[in-house]
Amino acid sequence: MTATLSDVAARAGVSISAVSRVLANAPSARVRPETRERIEQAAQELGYRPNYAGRALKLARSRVLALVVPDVTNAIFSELMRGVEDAAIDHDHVVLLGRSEDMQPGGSMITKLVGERRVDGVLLQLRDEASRADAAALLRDTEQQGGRSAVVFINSLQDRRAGSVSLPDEEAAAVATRALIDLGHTAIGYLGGLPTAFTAQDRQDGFRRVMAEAGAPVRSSWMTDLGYTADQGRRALRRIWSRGRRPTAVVVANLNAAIGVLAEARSLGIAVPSELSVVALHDAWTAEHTAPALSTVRMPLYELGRAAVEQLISELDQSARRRRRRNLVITDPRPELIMRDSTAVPRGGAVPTSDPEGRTR
Amino acid sequence: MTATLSDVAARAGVSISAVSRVLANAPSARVRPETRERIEQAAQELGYRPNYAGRALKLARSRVLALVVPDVTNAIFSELMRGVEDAAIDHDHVVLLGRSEDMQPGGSMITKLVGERRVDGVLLQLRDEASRADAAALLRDTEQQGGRSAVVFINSLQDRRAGSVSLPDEEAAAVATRALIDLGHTAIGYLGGLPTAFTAQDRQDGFRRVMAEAGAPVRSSWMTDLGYTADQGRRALRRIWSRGRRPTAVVVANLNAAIGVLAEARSLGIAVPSELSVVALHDAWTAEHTAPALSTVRMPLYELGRAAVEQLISELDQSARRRRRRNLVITDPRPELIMRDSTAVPRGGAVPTSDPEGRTR
DNA sequence: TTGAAAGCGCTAACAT
DNA sequence: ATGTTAGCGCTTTCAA
Repeated sequence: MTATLSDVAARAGVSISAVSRVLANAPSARVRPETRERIEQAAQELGYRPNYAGRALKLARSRVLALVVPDVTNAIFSELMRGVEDAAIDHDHVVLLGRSEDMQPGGSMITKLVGERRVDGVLLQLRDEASRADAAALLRDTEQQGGRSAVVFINSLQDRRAGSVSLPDEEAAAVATRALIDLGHTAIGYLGGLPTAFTAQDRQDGFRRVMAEAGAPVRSSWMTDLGYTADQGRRALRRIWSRGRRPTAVVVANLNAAIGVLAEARSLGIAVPSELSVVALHDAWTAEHTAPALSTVRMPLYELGRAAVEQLISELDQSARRRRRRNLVITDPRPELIMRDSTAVPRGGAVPTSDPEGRTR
Repeated sequence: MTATLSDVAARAGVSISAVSRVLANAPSARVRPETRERIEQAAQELGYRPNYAGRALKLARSRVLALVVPDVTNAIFSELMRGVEDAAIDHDHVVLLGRSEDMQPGGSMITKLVGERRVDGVLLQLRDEASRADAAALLRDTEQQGGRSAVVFINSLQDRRAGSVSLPDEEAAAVATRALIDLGHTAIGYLGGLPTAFTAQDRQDGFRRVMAEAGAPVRSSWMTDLGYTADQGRRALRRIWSRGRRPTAVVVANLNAAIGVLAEARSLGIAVPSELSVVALHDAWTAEHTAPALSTVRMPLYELGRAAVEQLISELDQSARRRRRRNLVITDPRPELIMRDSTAVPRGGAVPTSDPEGRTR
């Protein structure tokens, strides 16, 4: 049987409040060293472990966070989750994983979790198909909890009613595009996310900015907004390949979509990279084993996860009134270009346009 | 603010125990329909939600399960997790996700979770590198909790001190091997899991059985046991390719390893499937986008997840003494062959050896 | 420096 | 058919 505070108290010959104070290591615990000793000894011998149900009931804090993402098994999230878990552990919290699909109309799983006080707050990455209205509804629901809970959006909404953490999407897309430009490409396509995706606009902006800076034309027939999945990537490539002039390179706004692009290129008989270079946003182990291995831009997902937790817990620690809801963009470390084998100089030959010192590094 | 039982009671003009009984829908709740009506109405109006900390404290049951797997973002686990979540929800439980790496020596995360009663039980898939000793230590730790918690092993240990659920590994490997045989291959290699992996032996047995049945020779120079990751798959192919005679096909005991095999085949200049056919165990979306698309054997992961939860909760519902710890193998649905483009008749031409009615379907 | 006691929200045994 | 009450394990005021 698990020992309780009163077991420890009995064994140490003190009151349970003394034990509680000592073990909580409260600064207010002015205890005789000797007593502290006895208590710690007893706790040790009994293998005392605090019971979190008791604690949660008393403190009205479960020390559980929910992490809700569109697709748990997306390799891209690996780092995110590690960041979240590590930060949660640092703060003696624990994390519950959910799928955003379960966030359906009406009795959303999240509302339930929060309403039953099973979790103190939620880290939420909305599905790309989610509407602002969904988000608003959720926000309203959780606000009803008397501000005792909070939600932090990950890579989704930026809104003053909630905290958020996001990736430097604009910059990452810029880095990818710049890499292609530096190789000598100017005929570059862009395969982006769904128009409803929260990251879609920024990434496209980054692409456009660098193209403009380089004086390269942006052709709308080389731009798609079909989505971040492999199948959507396939469709996107098929589409731009079917319309007249063709680009010598594409930046694909998502790694999984790029995996689809590579697969489709193969069935279309397009040689990568000699005929078409491809760079993807996001990196994961899968990128090393595609054919050819994908050049990518690595994003600070681990740090994003950590930051999300810090933000959430800090909100939770503030009273609902004076809560500081920050909208953070994680820029440390910066997006990093990882050159593999899916990129090369364009067929005509390299025409280095910009700085030879290589700011692509 | 969240309403409590006594808020509801006050509003309905009854005692809190009446409310508790009605809302718990206890069979013993012999209540006047009229009272029930009033109570339900009040609960409705107040938006009452049970507080799980209170419930957990009283019942000594958190209704939280931990799911601990080696790698959360492995696409293979997608279905497993869906199964686990769905079943958990059916039983009004919630699931916490952990990584087996955190199960390190000494203060394993699992022991902590269980000791603090944050979870009632754990679904555990051991890492392939985990030793029987690790498992035993963990078992001992959780048993100390006075048998109030339980662990169910997933695809790992089979032991009478704990329940377990497993995949039909032998059969799946047999199905994969049979597919190759039916195509006319007899020179077949086998790229397996680490010798310490709990599934390694069964899968290899399945391979050997079908080879024996077909009268095909098993050559040890075509067998490896390097592991289930992509990199390990690459190494495995390199190894068997470097030793004299070469097989015309391989069964790879894991999808991710097979992704590595394909990548390595490419850099070795081996044509798949014309020169080498490959079939992998396990299926996931990634298999559709490899080059060429991978032929696989799909396993009942969703059902495995569900079964694991059912087993765990059923153990939890029994008193520690008379607990039935079952070791289940999930065979419904059976392993299913999914033919894609990584398999073909061997170069020499097809020599259909066995039943033309096609038992590979 | 230490202890007594109240109370967080809930369930269930017992009383009415 | 419904109400009263004790108590799950914990933290924290208040008193000594």
